[in-house]
Amino acid sequence: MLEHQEEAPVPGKVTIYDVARRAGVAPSTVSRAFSRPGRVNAATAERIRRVAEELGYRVNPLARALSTARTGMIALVVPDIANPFYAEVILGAQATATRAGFTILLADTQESGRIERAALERAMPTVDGILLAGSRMSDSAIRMVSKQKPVVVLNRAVVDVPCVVPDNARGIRGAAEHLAELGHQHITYVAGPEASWADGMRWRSLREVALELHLRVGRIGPFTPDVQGGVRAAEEMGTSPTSAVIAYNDQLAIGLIRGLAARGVRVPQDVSVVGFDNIFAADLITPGLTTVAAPLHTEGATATKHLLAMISGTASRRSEPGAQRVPEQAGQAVVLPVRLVVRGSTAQRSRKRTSPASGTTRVSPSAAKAATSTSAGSR
Amino acid sequence: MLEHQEEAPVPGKVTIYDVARRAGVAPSTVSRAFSRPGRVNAATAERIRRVAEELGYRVNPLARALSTARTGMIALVVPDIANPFYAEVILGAQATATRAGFTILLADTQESGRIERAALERAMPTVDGILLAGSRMSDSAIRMVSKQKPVVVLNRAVVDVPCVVPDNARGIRGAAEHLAELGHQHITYVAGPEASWADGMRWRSLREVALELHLRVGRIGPFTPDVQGGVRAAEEMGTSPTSAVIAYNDQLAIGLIRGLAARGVRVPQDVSVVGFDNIFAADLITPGLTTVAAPLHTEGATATKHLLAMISGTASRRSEPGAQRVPEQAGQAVVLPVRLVVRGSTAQRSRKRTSPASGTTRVSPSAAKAATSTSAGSR
DNA sequence: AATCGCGTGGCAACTGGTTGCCATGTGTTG
DNA sequence: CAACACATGGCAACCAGTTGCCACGCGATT
Repeated sequence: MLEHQEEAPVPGKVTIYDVARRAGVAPSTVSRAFSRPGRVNAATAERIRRVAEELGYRVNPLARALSTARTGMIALVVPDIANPFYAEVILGAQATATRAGFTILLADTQESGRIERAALERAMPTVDGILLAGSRMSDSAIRMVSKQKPVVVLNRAVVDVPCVVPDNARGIRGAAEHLAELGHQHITYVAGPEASWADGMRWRSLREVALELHLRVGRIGPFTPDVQGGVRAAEEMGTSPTSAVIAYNDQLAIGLIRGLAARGVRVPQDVSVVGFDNIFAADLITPGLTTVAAPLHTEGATATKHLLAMISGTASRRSEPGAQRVPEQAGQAVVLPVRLVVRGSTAQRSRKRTSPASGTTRVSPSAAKAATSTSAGSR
Repeated sequence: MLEHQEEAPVPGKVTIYDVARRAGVAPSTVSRAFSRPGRVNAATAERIRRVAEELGYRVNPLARALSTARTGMIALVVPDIANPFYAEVILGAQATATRAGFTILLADTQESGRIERAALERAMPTVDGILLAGSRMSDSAIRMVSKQKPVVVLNRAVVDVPCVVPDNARGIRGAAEHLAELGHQHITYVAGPEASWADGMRWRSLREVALELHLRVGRIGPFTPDVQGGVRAAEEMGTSPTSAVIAYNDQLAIGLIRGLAARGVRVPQDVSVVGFDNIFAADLITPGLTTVAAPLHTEGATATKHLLAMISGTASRRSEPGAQRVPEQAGQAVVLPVRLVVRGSTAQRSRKRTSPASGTTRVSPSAAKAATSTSAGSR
């Protein structure tokens, strides 16, 4: 609170040597007083702490890092910060990191594997661990990185690297069942980026579920996972839209709805649309977007928790760079539960504009049950 | 590309000493070869570079920072990453920082001055400069910080500290003129957080413009600057909504529209609403939100550019912590132009539900001119 | 009384670069 | 041919901590 200290006008320049001299001890003792509590006599430690306070001493994290090889920073690499999906993940990560005394180094890779590599190159030597969210690099590249520093991957499963992913399969299943209960029999999947692991996962899951529920499925894409991409998808779809669509993510779904609207196709009367992720905006648009809610915040938090565990595991000696044993199951991905949020973008299949085969309208009680809307992101 | 180097299996552990030995020179020469091009004979430098490459050597930024007191990192402090407003700013900052070889340390302060201080405390010793976006600290606290490290403030003017702000006054003027041209005579301002400098600025500007244009203005608030806040504002407004509203930011405006809709008040038929910032979602909702577009990305970029200039200015000797002379005008805020984006949330004042005084409907040609919509954020 | 062990504190080496200053060698100039 | 300037490389100190090892002193054990 004081603006001027007695002797140290420049709080950034006080070193352990200054403190040591003033306290009448050796610099090493000062160092120990801070970094190794218990190693120093309580009385001495107290005195040192008082002098340090008085001088306005702060440990220099860089100097400390130089010998301990621990910086207290972790890198968070995301493809696009502006994507609200990652914004939530970042928040979750940041919260738990901060709580543990760690700082986050953020890198946006603009959806480019090249930039991602470059960013890692820069960040690697400075951080204790790395969080790769939605990486666009190859599995083998990721594995290489994880050999040098602790790594946790989000939204993607990579063999031999700890991962945290939402339950894509169950999410897609929920969406498909919901649509089936509304009477839809043909679902189109609007695909996201080819490089995305989640995209492949979701499409595969959809095909499996389709078999089981006797649904027909088609697929268009790939599209860039933003609103623009959705608009383009609508164009491509224009000729023969199926009565139900599941999009790779919410942005695509939103763009799709806009694009369809522009072509005179109404949602949900003519086409039902389901998204994925439940981003902030899903609740803002009209109609509200039915979507699979991924636990974004939790994902970031969980991944960070694991990473921190790995880091403190490595704490042993500064040898064996990648020798951390994974916290629990090695290489086993942690799967986080998802839930379907039903809003206005899905509805009973209309009889017209469908093949006259099964014109019966079924009112499914379970669909009605599931129709609990949620409140918008408030935080 | 190679997975195994000839002699250095652990690329993270090669030092200048290893390179020096292998190249037959002194460590200092290796250091110079990298950090001081020209100081070393071209041929020698080339040889060193080759050996380094071969050994997989990378400079250790921490060690370098220890003696140079330059880390190549800048802190970016924002109140809420999930706020799309800041997401864009971050992107702008990150782009120019990366281009200059700098890395960004991100800190979210959850709209808390206390957390903000703590974050700065942690980050300060590690970074070369600080970007404060939407700080919740006091002016004097900010000034203190800027005495220790180069600081640039965004979206707020602080005396004696370089700032980058959008042209709030002109933005509000544009909005008010637009509403006036549509026949509105009474505008309500929905206020954001009290601690926000921008909020005070916008309200003051509105009052000034109102005088000039012979408009009446009222004000409600403060509200938290999110959708929830807008909903609450709608509740508070319910009894006597004016025909026109300007909200502190887009989230408030969006919440307001939802809240009004829930109470049976239609936008824009009954009430015209204008937001501020032109975030991503402004174009997604129905009706589209008329809003003042702030140059978010540019703001981040500009601020970063200035900060980097200040940092390289400080580069002289490691003395005088805060002695950087501001790039151009000292303490003068850089004001960035804004523009009004007219969408569906504003319309001609309806004759009913207004005082019968001036029932004449005016069709303003300039309002029609201004009605150019923009495409949503694509990037 | 001699020995053992433990709690403390100091010495000095180490982390991986940077840089001021000096020595050497070479080319240029008077 | 001497004097001088300049290019180039090395030495060693320095940045601000951490830590292995040792020494000292004191109380407990036998």
